[in-house]
Amino acid sequence: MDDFDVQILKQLQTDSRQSTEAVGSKIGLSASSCQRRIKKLKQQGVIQTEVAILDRSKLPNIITTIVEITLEKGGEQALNATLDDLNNEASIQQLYYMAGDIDFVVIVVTNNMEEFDQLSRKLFMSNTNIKKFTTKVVIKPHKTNLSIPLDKLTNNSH
Amino acid sequence: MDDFDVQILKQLQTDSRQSTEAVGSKIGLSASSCQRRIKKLKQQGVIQTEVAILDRSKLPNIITTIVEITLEKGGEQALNATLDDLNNEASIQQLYYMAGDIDFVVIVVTNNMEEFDQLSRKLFMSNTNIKKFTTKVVIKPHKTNLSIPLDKLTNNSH
DNA sequence: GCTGAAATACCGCGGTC
DNA sequence: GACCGCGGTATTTCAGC
Repeated sequence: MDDFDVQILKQLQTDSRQSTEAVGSKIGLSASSCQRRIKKLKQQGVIQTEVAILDRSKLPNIITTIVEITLEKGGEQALNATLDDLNNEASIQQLYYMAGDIDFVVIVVTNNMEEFDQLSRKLFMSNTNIKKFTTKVVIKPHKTNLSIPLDKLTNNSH
Repeated sequence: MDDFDVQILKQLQTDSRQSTEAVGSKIGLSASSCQRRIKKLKQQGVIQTEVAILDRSKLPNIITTIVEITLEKGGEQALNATLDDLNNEASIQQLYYMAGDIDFVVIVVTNNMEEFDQLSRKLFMSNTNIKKFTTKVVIKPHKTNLSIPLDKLTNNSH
């Protein structure tokens, strides 16, 4: 992983549909070598997938909530069971396992509050491993991407 | 937007690199009509972009923190200024404007704690509009996607 | 062995029925 | 919705360093 690879990743994190030639010319690399690097990055699994990003304002009835969850002192088994439950729910977009008194932060996307309520009852209230949870409602998601900043990474590798 | 469109979006949210023929055969549609629908969804802006998702475990030194920010009672101008600041920072991956006592929840990605500290000083401490902020450290991001659940949406449109 | 250019194959795209 | 033809892009192969 050299600077060129980092530059390629930065480009593809912004727009994965641009041609290898376009990426190459932006970073000063031929289309062929650029394509070879991309292929290698995919093989290595550094590039995991490519996905379409939807504009939620063009979709009806999308609400986002952020839920903070504190677990009972259960064992590792209880932890994993809860993780599985949350992982398998499509409405749970993101799930972070935290250090500190709060165990999970989850970002939930539903079509309305009633749907959130149903989900909350099913996933949070009825789970005996969950001691406490608090819900915050998002007014507007101003920025939502999964880009990993790679600028500093370049400097580190020198 | 009918069921077919919804199915297409679900597919492309998982893998945007599959061919129109592949998508079509999965949902029972010809490649041509599938392609026409995808084009329309892009024109309408429902499909905003396509991006590469990186595997952070294959990248060195990535830490994630979740910061909750409470603003001083400033006007709209102060709010917008702070929004701009946060929006323009590459290390801020996600920025949610919240209802309730906390004004923003932001997800920050940096290469190490020192880098976070520097960012935190620059963005949070030195911003006089920010009254208070609390930082939670992520141990492990178990699930991170931006997929919008579309199953229920199907039912709504009947 | 790695890089850049040509050849091939594939896919997206528009038009037409 | 299906068929066909064009253009662009990815992928393979080959020549040169």
